[in-house]
Amino acid sequence: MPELPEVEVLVRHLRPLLKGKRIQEVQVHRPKVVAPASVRVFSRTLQGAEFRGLSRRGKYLVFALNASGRTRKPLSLVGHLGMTGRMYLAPASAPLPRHAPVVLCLGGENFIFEDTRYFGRLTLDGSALERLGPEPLAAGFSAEVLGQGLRRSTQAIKIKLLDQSLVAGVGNIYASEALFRAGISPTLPSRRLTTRQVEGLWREIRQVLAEAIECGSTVPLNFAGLHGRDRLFYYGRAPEAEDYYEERLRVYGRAGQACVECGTLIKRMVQAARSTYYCPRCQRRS
DNA sequence: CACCATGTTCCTTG
DNA sequence: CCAAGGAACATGGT
Repeated sequence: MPELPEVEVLVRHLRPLLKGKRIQEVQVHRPKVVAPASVRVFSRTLQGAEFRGLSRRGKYLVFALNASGRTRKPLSLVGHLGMTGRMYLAPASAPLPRHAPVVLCLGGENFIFEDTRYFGRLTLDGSALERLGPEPLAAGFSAEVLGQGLRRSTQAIKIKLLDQSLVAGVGNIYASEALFRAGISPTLPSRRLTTRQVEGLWREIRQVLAEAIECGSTVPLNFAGLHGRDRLFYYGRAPEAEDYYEERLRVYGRAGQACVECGTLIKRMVQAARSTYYCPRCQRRS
């Protein structure tokens, strides 16, 4: 359930809760999720380790720990939520959810990695981080850097935005949202964007991500996903909505509804086997 | 049964 | 070597 903003909000939530806690027991219920380490190596490495910090890189969570033992050697634990992952603390007495690939027992409470589809990862292998492009909200990500990344690609811009080596953290939802806000057709070949379009896209990528983080930091969230409800991500209006939550997404999932800008019906198309939503009038090619 | 789903990686083809 | 397309991974909702 994560694109960059959701991971960022989760990281901010978990960081103070984990700091200083010690892993007393490691439970791996899905060995594949901790690969390439074996269950034995993974468990032995984390056993007795203490949480020191937590940061985010793209859609990845990076847990900093000190190993147990004399050296207190620093080690990194890298998490990815896949499509349906969540991470949260629960009382040790609470029953485990049906799909919990990894549980770290911290004494009175459990750190639970729940993931219905098991696409997520919690691993000692940080190699995936090396392939990531710039952080979109960091100073190193400029319109020029974005333009450089797009210049030689013939790939449709929407597909290119999902390439984590171009810019880290944009996923299927915010790719559609950023292109809509920038008024750019999702099918435009990346190298065909004008300088103005690149600048606009750069601005809107940052804007849409920053707004989502802001929204997620403001609204009350349910990280443990109580009642089977997904209230954590994309912060759409709550099902039992007080209209406290404004609908934030402007095109994603709105096929057949009126464009918020011009009233034209929003369309859905498929690119690289994923849905793209767009306004055919606001996002013309030409 | 059909189709859809917030992601990444691997394999094949050109 | 690269780009592009598709399948695989696995489960659940509608």
